[in-house]
Amino acid sequence: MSLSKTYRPAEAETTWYNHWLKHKFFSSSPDQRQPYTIVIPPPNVTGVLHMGHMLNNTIQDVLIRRARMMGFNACWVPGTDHASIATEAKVVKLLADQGIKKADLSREDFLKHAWDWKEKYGGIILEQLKKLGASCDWDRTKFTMDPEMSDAVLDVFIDLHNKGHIYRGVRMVNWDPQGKTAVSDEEVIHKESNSKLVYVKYKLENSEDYIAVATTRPETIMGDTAVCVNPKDERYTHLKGKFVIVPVVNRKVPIIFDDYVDASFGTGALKVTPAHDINDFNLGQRHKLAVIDALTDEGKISEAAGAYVGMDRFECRKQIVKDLQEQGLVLKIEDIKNKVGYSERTNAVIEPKLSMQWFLKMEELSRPALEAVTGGEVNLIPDKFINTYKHWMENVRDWCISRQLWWGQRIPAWYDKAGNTVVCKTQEEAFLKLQALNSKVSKEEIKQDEDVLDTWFSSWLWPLTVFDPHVIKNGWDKANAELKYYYPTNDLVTAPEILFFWVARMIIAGKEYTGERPFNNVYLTGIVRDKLGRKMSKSLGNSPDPLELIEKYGADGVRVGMLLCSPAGNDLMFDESHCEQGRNFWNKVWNAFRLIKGFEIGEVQQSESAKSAITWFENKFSEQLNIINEHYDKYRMSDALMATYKLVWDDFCAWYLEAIKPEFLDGKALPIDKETYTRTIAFMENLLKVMHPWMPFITEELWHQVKERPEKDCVIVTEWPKAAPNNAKRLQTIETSKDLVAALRNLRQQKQISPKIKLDVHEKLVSETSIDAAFVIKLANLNTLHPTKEKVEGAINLVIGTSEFYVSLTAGIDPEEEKKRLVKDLEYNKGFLRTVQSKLSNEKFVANAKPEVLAIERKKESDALSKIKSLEEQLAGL
RNA sequence: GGGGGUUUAGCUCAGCUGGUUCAGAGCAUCUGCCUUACAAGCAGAGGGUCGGCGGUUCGAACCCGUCAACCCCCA
Repeated sequence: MSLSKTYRPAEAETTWYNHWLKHKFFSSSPDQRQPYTIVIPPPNVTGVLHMGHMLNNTIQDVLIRRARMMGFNACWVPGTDHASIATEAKVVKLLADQGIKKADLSREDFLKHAWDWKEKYGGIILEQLKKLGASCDWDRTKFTMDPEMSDAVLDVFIDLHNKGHIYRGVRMVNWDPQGKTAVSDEEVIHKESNSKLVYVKYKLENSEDYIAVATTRPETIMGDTAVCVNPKDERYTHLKGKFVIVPVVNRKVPIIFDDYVDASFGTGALKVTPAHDINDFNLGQRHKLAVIDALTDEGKISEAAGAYVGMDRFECRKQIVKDLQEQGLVLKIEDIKNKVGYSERTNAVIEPKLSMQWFLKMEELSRPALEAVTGGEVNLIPDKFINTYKHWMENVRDWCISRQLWWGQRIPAWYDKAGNTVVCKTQEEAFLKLQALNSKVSKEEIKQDEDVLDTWFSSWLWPLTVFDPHVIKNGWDKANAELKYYYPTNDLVTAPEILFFWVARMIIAGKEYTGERPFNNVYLTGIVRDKLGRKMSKSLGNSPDPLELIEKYGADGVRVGMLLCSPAGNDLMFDESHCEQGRNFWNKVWNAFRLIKGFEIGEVQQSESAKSAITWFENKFSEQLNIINEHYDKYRMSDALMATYKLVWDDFCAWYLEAIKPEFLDGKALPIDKETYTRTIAFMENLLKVMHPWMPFITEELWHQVKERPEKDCVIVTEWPKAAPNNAKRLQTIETSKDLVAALRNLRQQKQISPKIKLDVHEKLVSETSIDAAFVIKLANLNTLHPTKEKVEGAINLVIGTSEFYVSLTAGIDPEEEKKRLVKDLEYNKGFLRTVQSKLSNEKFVANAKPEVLAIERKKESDALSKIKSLEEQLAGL
């Protein structure tokens, strides 16, 4: 079997991914094993893979692969989200490029285009996930608008409506004039902006006196129905019961008094425009003011405004100030900074707008979901998010669930001309229901609500409906076997920014429809940022293309690179150099394997150093495996990876392989004994297993290179290694030996002694040896390592821990240099002794410290004393 | 304005119950090596007032207070 000099990721990735698919290693169906389930956060169907997905899905894949190896029935359910706003925007743009306007299309025609688009491009992101190595059960792929999934969404709407949780009402919503839809509070991004604060004179009725009003939104003046001041503001108390004239439209409106107004802002007088500001709307409700909607859905001045009709809102803002200035009604204009809301999707300035929307009452529904998290039924990782979650859930507001779009689940509400509303799935049902309310209703006049439901109103059912779309209708008791088996799922991996949008709502839906939590643990990843701490985004152009990275560093390299620097719940400062490190890691593994494969097995005696290394490494492996398992259990992904990395690179490659490597004789490597070879292969196999979740491809490749195996014998489905109890003393002996080796290497460096020259070393033996001689001889390239009771004359003294060693050098020793070294060491130890002794002479310390701590301090003292004694003896002997 | 978080080496982060020679890891840097698996490597070294100040304690990176900077969420 020939092994190429370098690993070629692209080839291996294709080969093994197809191999895994062929043998259906990713697929899962209920059986007697315990399930381990993850549902993917469904990426937008319009999406292309970005760094956030990479991070997210790599973590999920690591978790699922390890669970699979640990013997769980691992099931990772993939799918996509219909993302109504994003997708509709995309389709509208695509049609516009073809010269087709959405307004010219019927709803049906538009949806046909949208579905065509989805069929054509909707699977791209899932294909990209395969490149990353994601081991999803692709046969289970779902889409939030699959007919059955959509049906469940309507079932929920109807059910919650019947239960009285859903109502329709006029509310102030965030209106996106470009998308022509209401967007949720969460989809509004507030950005600091430079604005102008315009001071406008509002004349008192029948008077030349005026009251000055400061506004950043002069274009809404036509919608003013009052001016409001603080009742405690003495500047205005004399105006009680008076009226002012609104400029431009010359409307007479009352001066009202309300605590809401901040007397210190602007002039202390506020123009009240109930249709265009949420606070003004609340004021209007309290003071029973008229509502004049001065803007159209497109963000233009409306007929109702009575002036500037049809003008764009921003143009009007400029124009009206100019006109008011000409009329002498502008006192001054200030530059100020304020927060302006922008639509997350279209980036248009959000307009607060009154409109008829559907709402879900949240207070009652969210209570069990709050308790699920505060009570520890659902764990948030890291748990610092519990506070954030709690704060949000305790102040939850009703959820506006209607959207003025076509792409999505159309609201199953039906209206007749008489103004009756019924909620049900079909027109036939609606007809029957409406007939009961209005005997004269005709089938033709019945109209379905034009709006669709918020996307989150479908994705909050995701963990339920991917297994059983009928559970809403049938009830939890009659849920199918799949849902009963896989639900609640184990881990959810997602971004903290959608903790409320999605995670909280899934818990709400889960609690409402099953009485159970949807998942046990929620692992919250950070946001992927660039080196400068900026969020990676398309518009900044600072995001690398994940597929290019995979091409450059291999999927394994990118996976390792992502996770090396990803603290749970904290943002991740991504830098390509991490992928380089990932690539270097697989390269190291490849070369280690090349070394092993290159060994020639012969009928030779097992070397002493190999014997030592083997017993040591089996202990080391167990010790580290325990640590790795612990990191996994606590979801410390980077730590688990780093422990694996060091086990492979440092312990296995740098120490173990160097210890067993046969010597060279006359430029030819000597053969290795069979026992050592077999044990080494076994170690390699165990390492491949623990590396597999991080680097699935190269480990599978090597798994099959290690020995001939049947096709189905793959590392992906092999058993996770079991830790044996480890021998702490054995580990300590090698640790001390490594320290001695390092000290000898350091000495070579200082004295310019080539690593090829063999040294002679003596260990000053008091009782038991503290090192493994064979191991040290091999790794430090010694001639001999003998015990001695006497001081060795003319040798350099090394102190490792509490043991002493003499290194005989053929080259002379410079006494001055030696003296310097010893004095430095002595000084350090004396200083150390002082701090220990000052502690021990402190009565309060001795009285209060725990006995173990005290014992440690006493040991430190005696060790330091003996070290100082030995150093002083050496100095005297020079 | 309200809530939450972060601040430890040049960079990215650990530090779990306050106590081990506890100030750590990886990367980067510097020095020496193309030593027959690997220069994508090997060997060695340097590098920090644990954001500032104050307090609690025999003892503080860790607990408390306060100030500062940055980030996130919600108004």
